Amino acid sequence: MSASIKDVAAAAGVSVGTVSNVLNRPDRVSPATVERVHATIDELGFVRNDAARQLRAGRSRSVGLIVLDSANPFFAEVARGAEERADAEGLSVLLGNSGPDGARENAYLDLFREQRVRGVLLTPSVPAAPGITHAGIPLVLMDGESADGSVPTVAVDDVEGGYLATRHLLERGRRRIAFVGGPLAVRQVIDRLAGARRALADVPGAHLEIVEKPELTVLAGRQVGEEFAARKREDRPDAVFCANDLLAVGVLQGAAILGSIRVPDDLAIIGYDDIAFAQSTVVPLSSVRQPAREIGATAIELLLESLADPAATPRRARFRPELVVRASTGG
Amino acid sequence: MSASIKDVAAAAGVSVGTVSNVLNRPDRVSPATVERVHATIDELGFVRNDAARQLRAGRSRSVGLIVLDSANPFFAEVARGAEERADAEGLSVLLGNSGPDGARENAYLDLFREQRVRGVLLTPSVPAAPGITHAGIPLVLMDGESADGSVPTVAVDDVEGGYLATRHLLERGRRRIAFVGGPLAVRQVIDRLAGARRALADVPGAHLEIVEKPELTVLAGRQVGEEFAARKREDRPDAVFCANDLLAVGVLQGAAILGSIRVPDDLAIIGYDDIAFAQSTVVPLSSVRQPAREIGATAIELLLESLADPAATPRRARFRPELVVRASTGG
DNA sequence: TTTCATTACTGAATCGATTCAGACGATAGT
DNA sequence: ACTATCGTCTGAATCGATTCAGTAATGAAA
Repeated sequence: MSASIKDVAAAAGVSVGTVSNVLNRPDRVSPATVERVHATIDELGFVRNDAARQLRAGRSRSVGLIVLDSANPFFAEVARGAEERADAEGLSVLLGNSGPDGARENAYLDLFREQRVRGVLLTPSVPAAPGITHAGIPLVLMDGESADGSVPTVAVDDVEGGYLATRHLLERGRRRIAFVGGPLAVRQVIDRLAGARRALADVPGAHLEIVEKPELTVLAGRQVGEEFAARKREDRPDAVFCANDLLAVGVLQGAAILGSIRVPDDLAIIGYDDIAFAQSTVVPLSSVRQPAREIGATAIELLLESLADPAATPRRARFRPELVVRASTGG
Repeated sequence: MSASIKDVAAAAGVSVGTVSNVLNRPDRVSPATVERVHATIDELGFVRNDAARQLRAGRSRSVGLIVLDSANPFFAEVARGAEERADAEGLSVLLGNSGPDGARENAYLDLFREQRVRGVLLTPSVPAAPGITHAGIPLVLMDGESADGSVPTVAVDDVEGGYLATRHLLERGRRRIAFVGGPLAVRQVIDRLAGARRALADVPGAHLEIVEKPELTVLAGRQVGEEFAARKREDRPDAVFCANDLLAVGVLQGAAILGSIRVPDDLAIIGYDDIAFAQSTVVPLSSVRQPAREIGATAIELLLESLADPAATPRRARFRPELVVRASTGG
């Protein structure tokens, strides 16, 4: 098929070793030879075979990144941050979606292992089993506070985020709170709900309704919003905390646009992640901000550190979620 | 490092060939041996080295996808569609961002060539030089109508899309139209602008202002919106056509939310792509819809066809852009 | 008993780039 | 004139999985 280094060597009248040196350590080759080899490379349209390099090198030049849903702008930002940082190191990032319930997480881990990636940045979908997580490949978790100390972790405390969001709703005088979230087996959802519960516990007379959806998407949110709108007024919650902004945008669509419920008057809505679109929704959306880009970049950073010194105690980088109040909660 | 097939063979007391057969054609191996080999595989934690497989096979099991910006939900959907279709074929998709001006397009093409991907799905950022596009790797373009017939193409006519959007604004009685777009060297932007110009040509007395921004992002749009708001009333356009929805969302933020210009009364806004968020913005956004998921899936389809029969005449799949009218243009 | 299939397995060649010990001249030093 | 040193280049070994020609053993057919 395409030309190999052997073809180049033959055509240029040198040995394969010399061609390789031209490619990798041109200083060890005379300028004349360098030029001649480069000329024949262009002529033959030779392109290095990465598989062969990698086989010889024993490792690849890439890292894996597994997120729940790359169509979520939050994770797109995380990926962006990781790519930029990795690119600076000459590494490329392979992206995988573990899916709404994390079903494909192991499939991607296997794939990445076969690719001999340097490491994997993982948004664990189910609470990580302590210790097992190593799984023969350097891992960095982008997790809540749940992980033990055996793995480098970029932690954003989802429990606190859930607490902040819900306390905010309660402070606004709301008492019939609904939590809308994806599969209740997903760690992020569990933690954010736990935070909500903690906030509720402080306020007597407050009530929490849990609406579980199989996916954290705009569409799923819209269904919830419409369902709220279809209820009798006295059966509706007066505030919704959504496990992410996609859901919140959907609830807004279903409740306010299609169902003509007044937001925030009759229904306050708060989301999570503070994606770029949150501030330009029908009613600008309150949310809980996480520094997406920085999370991605930091995860690469931790991976590099842990590769450089695998024996060192795994570092844990912490970011605090931050409440962003906008009109959807009466800000 | 990690166990190789040779280690497994030694530990299981068989030859490497047999281990390979257990992995790839278990029917040629006696059940007892299959079981024994699998046992030692588990025991040693053996994982196939993809680089070696690929070197031997001469090709990889992946395809490349180069888009302008994977943080744009439109391209995220395209990628999703491609992944789903590729996954069904046992292929994985490597994603690359060519960046706002397509600067990294060639870097990713080189990378993908080195990886020996089966082919590349490309959203060309600059008008494709006819013929040159093959570049030693099977390509599928996700392009406008510009490409010649030498390459399989998933075409959505951006000129028509631009025409539809602008004609709609004109039909609503607007005459001072602004076009907000990214680098004027990017094909999509060029075509959508060309469509706008064509619509303008039909209407005497209509005027077009071109606002060029270096990026098609929400932030860039917001700057434009604020700039409009800062102008004297009579210097403002009465309608904006944005080259994508991110820009439109930004203009909406800058003009309506921050600048308190009334939309659509004083300023009609229409975007492009019809991303999921378009219908839940402050003022629901008119847009031009493209079937993102289907575009991605079809691109994979065309690639598979062209790989199966490279000699066949390259197919061109066509999708028509579709006007979606919402409140931002007075729908 | 001999012959022919069939089944189960072996082991070497192969893919293409990298690396390293060593060959070969040419120049400098003594 | 002889040895050292340096710059330049060669060629074989290597990475790990796959594949294929071929061996060995077993049973069936003649």
